[in-house]
Amino acid sequence: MSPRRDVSEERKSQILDAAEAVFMQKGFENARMEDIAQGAGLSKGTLYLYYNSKDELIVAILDRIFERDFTEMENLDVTGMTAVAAIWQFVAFATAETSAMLHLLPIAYEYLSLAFRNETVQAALKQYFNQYLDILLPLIQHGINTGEFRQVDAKEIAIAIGAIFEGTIILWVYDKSLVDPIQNTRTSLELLLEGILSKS
Amino acid sequence: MSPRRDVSEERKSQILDAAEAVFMQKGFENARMEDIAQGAGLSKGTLYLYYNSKDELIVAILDRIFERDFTEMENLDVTGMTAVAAIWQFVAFATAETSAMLHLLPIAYEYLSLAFRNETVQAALKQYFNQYLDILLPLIQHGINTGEFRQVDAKEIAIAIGAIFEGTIILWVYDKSLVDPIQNTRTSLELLLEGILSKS
Amino acid sequence: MSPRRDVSEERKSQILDAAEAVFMQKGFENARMEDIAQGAGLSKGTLYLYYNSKDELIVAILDRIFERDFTEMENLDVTGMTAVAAIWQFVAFATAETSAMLHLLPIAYEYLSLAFRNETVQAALKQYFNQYLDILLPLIQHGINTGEFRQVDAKEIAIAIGAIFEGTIILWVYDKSLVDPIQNTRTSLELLLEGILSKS
Amino acid sequence: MSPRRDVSEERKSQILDAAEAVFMQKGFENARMEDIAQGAGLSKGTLYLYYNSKDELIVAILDRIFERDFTEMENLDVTGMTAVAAIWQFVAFATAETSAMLHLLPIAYEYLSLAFRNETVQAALKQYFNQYLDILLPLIQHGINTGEFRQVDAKEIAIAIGAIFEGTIILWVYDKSLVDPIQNTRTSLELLLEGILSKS
DNA sequence: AATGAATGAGAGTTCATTCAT
DNA sequence: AATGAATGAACTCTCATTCAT
Repeated sequence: MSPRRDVSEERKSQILDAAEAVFMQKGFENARMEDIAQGAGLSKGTLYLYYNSKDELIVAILDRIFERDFTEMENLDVTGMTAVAAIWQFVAFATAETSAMLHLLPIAYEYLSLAFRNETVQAALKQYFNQYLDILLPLIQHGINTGEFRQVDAKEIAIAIGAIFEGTIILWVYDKSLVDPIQNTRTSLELLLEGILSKS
Repeated sequence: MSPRRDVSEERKSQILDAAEAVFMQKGFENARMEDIAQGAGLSKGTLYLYYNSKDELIVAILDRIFERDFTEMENLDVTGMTAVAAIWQFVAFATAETSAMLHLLPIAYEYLSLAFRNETVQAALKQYFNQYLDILLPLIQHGINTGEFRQVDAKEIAIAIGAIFEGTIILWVYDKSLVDPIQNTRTSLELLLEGILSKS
Repeated sequence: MSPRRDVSEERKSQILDAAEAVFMQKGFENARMEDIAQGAGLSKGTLYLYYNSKDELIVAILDRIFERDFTEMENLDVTGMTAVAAIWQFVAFATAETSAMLHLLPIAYEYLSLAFRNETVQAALKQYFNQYLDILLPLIQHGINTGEFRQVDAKEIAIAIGAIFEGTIILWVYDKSLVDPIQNTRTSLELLLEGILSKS
Repeated sequence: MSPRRDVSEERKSQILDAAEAVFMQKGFENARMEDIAQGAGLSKGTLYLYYNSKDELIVAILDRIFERDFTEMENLDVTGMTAVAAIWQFVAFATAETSAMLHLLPIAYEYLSLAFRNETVQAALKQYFNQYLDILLPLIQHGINTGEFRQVDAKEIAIAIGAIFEGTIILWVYDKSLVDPIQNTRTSLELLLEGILSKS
């Protein structure tokens, strides 16, 4: 009797994939468990073997999105670069990653909205942001220490950079014809970095 | 015989106020018409005398938010200022206004999410952004023309500024303890403007 | 001060006209008091000054339909005719009248359906039928007495004639392309009368 | 492991039975889905697993009524009879069947009313009538061909017979104390056939 | 006499969740 | 592990009726 392979993880990921797709198309509330089940090629009842409620599914999706981000971000190696180069390296990486996530935007904004009334979501977003800071802050601080940058507050710079990332995407949602998320993010960051560099 | 006073506008605003409050607390989908009616001190049936559906109510709220913005923005007078001063004037104004709107954020992000599947919302956001550009672009262009700013693309600057506004707020939602929307917006904009000024 | 003309009857008829039209188009249940009010050029509130409820309106319509029938039927003068001629005279009259009422059929069948659970309607239909018999029976009896007809039961003939009237219309509703209510009623009655005549 | 039995057909008929009963008692519009569910011993939600709307239920009832009629009518065997005997055979059959359906009259008249504004219903009635003609017409034509009947138009006779069937029932609804649907139908048909027979 | 704003009970319908198989 | 029939609470929307003006 061969040991039965544990299909649990496979099923869960099947379900999350389907849920993600349906959530994106219809939003959390209008997504029906039936749709998700169908998308996953499972029955409604089976869904509940893996996730106890729709809310749990919503949270699981959130977790998975941020888990993906984190893992990839941590592999960044910037040793031996100038601060500016390191930041651009980070930017390149974050840009690539954000591009890949662009299709999840409807979900992302719904989470932002949810954060105001759901502490789990709030905590997840907080952790995400801190992870971001943990990676970016040392790079900036390094630049300040070496005199590459003016005497600025590293956290303020990190926030400015983060704001440009997030804000440019919003403007793109406002008007997709006037904003190019990648191009405009790059330009804005260039101007910002210009303002930080030591004037030699 | 006094003619009956037209209560239509009064009722509508009563209803929108209540709807705004309930939407903020529960989100669009979880808001019940009953709650809104009660909040407005009216009966459910009366709601439908003024708005034909929940969707219509959602759109009406959106319209009212942006209408408020526009009217106030247009009263801005910057004649005779330097470009930097004018921009700061604009920033001060936009900051004040945004602060006043901060309580509407849960709604705002839900609209952003909705925009991906609702053309009415999409159009409203687009118009909003263009109104923003219409006000800010001339100020920037003026700075470029007078040599106050480097030879940059005015639209790119406007987008950078807009991104910092919107993005800083998102970061604040991510972690309210690490970000101060007003302060960080100001600092980021300072750095940005620093990068634009002509180096004399 | 001239005595104000009593507009009561005028209003009532205005309302019944409108109600009839709306009932025909939508059926009793789907007809909205609002529609009727609008059709009558009055306000919903005014409707209730003249009829206390929708049900009352439904009954009033029924009454008016049958009142019309009766008044006109009673003016029939058949003195000095043969029984067959008199019956044809009656048929001609009833046919004309039915033709004029054809547009009320949707209402009529709804009344038939209502009759099973509403005694007022039941009573009205009964009275209508008896009025019909009161007019037709003497004509038939006269034919029997004079030997023009075979020794048949007058009531049974009257019922047969009535059935042909009502039934032909139903068949016409079943298939308007196969049945011509006036023509087929006439033919059927001819065959029937043929079966009643004394064979000389 | 016994395969789950398909209860679909069972449920549907359960539901239609209950719906028929409720429709008869209250009419289509006043029948509440809740009542039907209860009558079927099911929950309201379960109803919607089998019928997507109240309208669908109304149409399904109509279909079932006529389906019953058709199946039974087609089994009629009249080979080797005289036309008159065959027609009486048909009449006996139709009478029996109509008697069994008498309790559905409130529904039937509501359908007649509905037919004026609903094409599905219209089509069903048309088909029903044509089925009736398909069965009766040959019997009559046979009688004409063999000289048993006068040279009449078979369709006109069929319509006369049908009218007597339908019309007698209406008169019975008008006044149940004066009309006996079975007896009066029979008598009227006798008179009619009398008028058709060849005079030898 | 006339209005029409307001009501609120009630209807159809949906869908997350359960559970016997 | 998997199913899908069944549930019923909850929701949006309708409309006959009322009543202050």
